[in-house]
Amino acid sequence: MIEYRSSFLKLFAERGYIAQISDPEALDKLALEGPITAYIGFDCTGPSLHVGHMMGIMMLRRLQQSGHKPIVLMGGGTTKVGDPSGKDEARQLLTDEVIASNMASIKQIFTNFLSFGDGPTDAVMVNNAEWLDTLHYIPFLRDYGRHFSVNRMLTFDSVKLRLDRDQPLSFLEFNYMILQAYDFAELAKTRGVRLQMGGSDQWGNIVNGIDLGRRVAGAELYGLTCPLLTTASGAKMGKTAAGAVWLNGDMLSTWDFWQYWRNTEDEDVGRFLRLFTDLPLEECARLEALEGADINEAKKVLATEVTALVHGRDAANEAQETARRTFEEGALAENLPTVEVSAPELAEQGIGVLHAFVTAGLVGSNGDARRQVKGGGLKVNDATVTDERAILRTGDLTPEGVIKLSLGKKRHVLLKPVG
RNA sequence: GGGGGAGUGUCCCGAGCGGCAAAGGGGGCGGACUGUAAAUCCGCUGGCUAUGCCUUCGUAGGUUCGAGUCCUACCUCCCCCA
Repeated sequence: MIEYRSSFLKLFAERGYIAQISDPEALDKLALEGPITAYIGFDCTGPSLHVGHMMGIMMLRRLQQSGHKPIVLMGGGTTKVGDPSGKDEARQLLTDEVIASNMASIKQIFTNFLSFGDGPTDAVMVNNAEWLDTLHYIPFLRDYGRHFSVNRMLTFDSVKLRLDRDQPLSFLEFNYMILQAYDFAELAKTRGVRLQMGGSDQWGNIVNGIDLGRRVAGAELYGLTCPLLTTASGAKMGKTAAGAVWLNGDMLSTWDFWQYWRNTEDEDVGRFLRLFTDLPLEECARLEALEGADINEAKKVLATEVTALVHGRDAANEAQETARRTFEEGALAENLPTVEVSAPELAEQGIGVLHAFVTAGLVGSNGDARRQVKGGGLKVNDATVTDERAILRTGDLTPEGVIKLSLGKKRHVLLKPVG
């Protein structure tokens, strides 16, 4: 391992963000000379970023922390094309409206991680639709297309994967890497960007950009990728029963987000603390070293620190306190996710248990609920449901005026009568 | 342009003599064991106003008491020949 001299690369190396660097010595030297402007691109394929994107976001944060300038590149243009990397099949084309609305909803997240502004190390957000939408095909082919060798493009993993598997790769998607390379060259020219970062699956795309930048702009550009994030048991990060672990609060509650991190596997705790929190390395090491049940303390710290970054310190503390009351005291915590039900309905005809669990969103259908009852997975006010025809009535309200529904040991929702 | 093959339970992969709500995996969920972990074991994994009804096997028709299974056309993809 190389001994880095710049605080930037030192920090990245210590915390585990480095998988590959295009020219480590030169980049290290450049970082010592003054603020580097670096960027990461984010596609707008969904209405929120999820845990899988946090590596990228954190890299930009660390970059800024070590005195450099981060650029968040929104892929308003490239999302229209679709990145074939790591996908078996072509993604369905998204309409301009969907992309625009996704982008609007994604943007807010970054303000929690980066400080934006006009200063030399302030973060900036740009949208590649600005220059991609207005490209003229023939001039583009002549100026940039000539720098790309199809022979070489065919050797890139994103392309090879499809070809090897006899999966179709449309010409549209084939262009993605060219556009991403063009982004880099464009940003180098107009904004003095020197470095593109990304996940290790982006290495090929980044290298293309470096080459292109040298040819069309004569710029010496660099690339840095982070390891692909998986859990110790090999699962991809960010998937749970309910779907992706979204960063937007309206897509996933603070409580559920906190719970996601609280349930981290033992082997991942240290790594995640270094990657996803601002805690000093010594503290990360101390927490990581805890053994047996004690490591649960480390998981709580991890959960609260990450939640604080994404949702704010207050919300994180609240989630931790709610968890403490729910799991450690077995008490009813008022800040669990709450679903409102009609008070008159509850008082008069009552609400069937199955329906109640569906309403609470804990199960997908009555049939699903029925199965869970059979497996002993549903609880009302901590009592296992045994009769699927049971009716919830006003009498089932706890002194706090709610009914606590649980799926398994970990997922809880409060029903609150209103009206 | 000619010839051959494929598309299965809306998470994925994948069996499927004309009686099929459809084998088996993986993943996921629940239970047991634990520490709200991992590993392991067990159960579940179309919908409903439910001893029945409805919707599912690329799309649309047809044959049949009955079709994922047979026929026709179409769509998409792969392979071989030109």
